[in-house]
Amino acid sequence: MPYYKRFDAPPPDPKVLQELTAQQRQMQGNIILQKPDFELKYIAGCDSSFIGEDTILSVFILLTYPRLEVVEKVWHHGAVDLPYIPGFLSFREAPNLLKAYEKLQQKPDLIMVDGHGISHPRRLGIATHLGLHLNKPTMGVAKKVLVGKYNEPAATKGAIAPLVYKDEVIANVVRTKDNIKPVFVSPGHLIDLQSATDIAMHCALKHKLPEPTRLADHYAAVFKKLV
DNA sequence: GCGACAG
DNA sequence: ATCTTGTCGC
Repeated sequence: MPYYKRFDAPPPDPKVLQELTAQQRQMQGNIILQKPDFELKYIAGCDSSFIGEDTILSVFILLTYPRLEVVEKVWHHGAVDLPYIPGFLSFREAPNLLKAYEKLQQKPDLIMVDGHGISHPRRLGIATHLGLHLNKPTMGVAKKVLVGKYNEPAATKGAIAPLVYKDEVIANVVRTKDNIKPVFVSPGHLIDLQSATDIAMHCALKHKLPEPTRLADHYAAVFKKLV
C-alpha cells in the first residue's frame, strides 16, 4: 500500500506533521538524480485546482516531445483530507493526482509537475514525491520559491540563476519569457537539474509556464466547469 | 523572538 | 489554491 494511504484523514496537528516529516526523511535515500536514461517521446503536465474547500480536481495532459502536440487529456476529482501546509503539499494533492494519472492510456516518459522537486526542506517536493511513487522521471516547475536564496536572473528569456539552499544548488531560477517573473525548475526523480532545465526551456513557447504545465493549468479550469 | 512559507 | 476591477502590453 502506498505509504501516504496510511494517513487517511490525519488531523493537521503537530504530531501528525512530525510523522509526515519522518516519512519524507525516510524516502530521501531513494531519490535518484542522474542524466536521463530514457527516450523522451511523451511528456505529461499535471495540475490541481479546488472546488470549494474539500474537493480537489487533478488534470494530466499528455504531449509528444519535442513537438509538443497534445494527445491526451484526463482528469479526476475527489475529497481532500489535509489542509494546505507548506512543505506537505504532496500529502494533500498526490493521492488525487495519482488517480488521474491512472486514466492515461499512454504513459509519459517524464512528468512535469506544478510545484517543486528537490527544492524542498527535505528534498521531497511534490514532483519528487510523485516520481518515487510511480518510479518515473519527474521534474518540478514552481511559480514561487519554497526554500533557498538566489540572485535575480537577467531579464531576457533563457537567463538562469542557481537557487541555493544549505550550500547546495537545488533548482534553477529560469526566465522563460522576457521581463516576466522567472519560474523555479528542479529535478524530481530520475533526472538531473541540467536536463530538467533544458526541457523546461524547450517547452517555454510564448508564455511564462512551460507548455505541459500551462495546458494542465488551463484545462483544470475548463474541466472544473464540467463538475 | 521575528519572518518565510510550493499549491 | 481562491477571492476579485481595472489596467498595461503584445
